[in-house]
Amino acid sequence: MRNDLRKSDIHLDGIDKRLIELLYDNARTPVSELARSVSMTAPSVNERLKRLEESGVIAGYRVDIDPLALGYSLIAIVRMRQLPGKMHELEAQINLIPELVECDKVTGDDCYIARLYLKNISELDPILDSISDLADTNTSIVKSTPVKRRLLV
Amino acid sequence: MRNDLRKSDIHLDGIDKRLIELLYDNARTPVSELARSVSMTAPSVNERLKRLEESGVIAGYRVDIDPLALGYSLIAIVRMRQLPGKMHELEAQINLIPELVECDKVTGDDCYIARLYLKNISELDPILDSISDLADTNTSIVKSTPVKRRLLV
DNA sequence: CGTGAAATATCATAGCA
DNA sequence: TGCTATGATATTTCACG
Repeated sequence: MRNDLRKSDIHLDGIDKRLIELLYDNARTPVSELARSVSMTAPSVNERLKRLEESGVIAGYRVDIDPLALGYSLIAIVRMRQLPGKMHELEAQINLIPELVECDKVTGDDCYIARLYLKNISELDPILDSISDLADTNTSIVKSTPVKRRLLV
Repeated sequence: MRNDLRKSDIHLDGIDKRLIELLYDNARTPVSELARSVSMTAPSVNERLKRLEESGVIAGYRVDIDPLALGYSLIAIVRMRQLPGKMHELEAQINLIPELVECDKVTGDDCYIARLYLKNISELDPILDSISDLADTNTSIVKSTPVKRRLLV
């Protein structure tokens, strides 16, 4: 990470953006193939990737697992509002729920918004019970996903 | 995708899980290195990956971009409830908002829950205005993320 | 499902523009 | 920042258990 620049100063040119798009489509694309796609040599593309990694723009490369293929056929979005004095306990507890894959703490009436993957609707109640002494909850079930997580570049 | 199995029938053994963990940490890890980590040969690891890809468990490999490094310093979660007869128009409109990187349609009072990345809070109002004829909205700003998107395996 | 071995392709580095 | 050249690694295929 370069500390001599504010993060927001980082500028991507067209080639950087194209490389990122290609790597968003398939992060295991060989550098040599990326190089062909942008009409550059492999070493130069390699250097660009290193710079993007060191500047923090590229935070990593991750395998994308399909929860449905593993039998997680339900997504629940749970909004939580911690009970008085229970904030730390709640944050500790939600970290112990493996089905809970993401949680944001937000402004407004709902204090936390979490995303859970479930194999069966019957798994929901025991999970909510495990935090019922720590927070009031409001659960929605995802019916469809009109916009799937997409690239911001 | 194998169509002779229900998706939920797919079973991962310990080696599959370890490979997925390694690829979640770094999806560009060479097969040969994965092979060393699980004490197998490269061709067998290659075959396992092919099977995981063909069965749909591995949906892909994606570069992970840090929005903050690009100057997107704010995350907003917008809950929307479409106005009567405006559902299709709303879904079309949200697809046109580049800052909106994800949207789920859910059961309950809120019909849609979307995630937006913003460089500046002043960008929020024009975006909300662009859908104000289509939906009532309720916006929360993310203060922190107690659970960052994590692997479900 | 797994392996070893060999052909092919890719990566990483150094030196130069 | 980028290129070429090169030695070290990695990938992929195949015959086989």
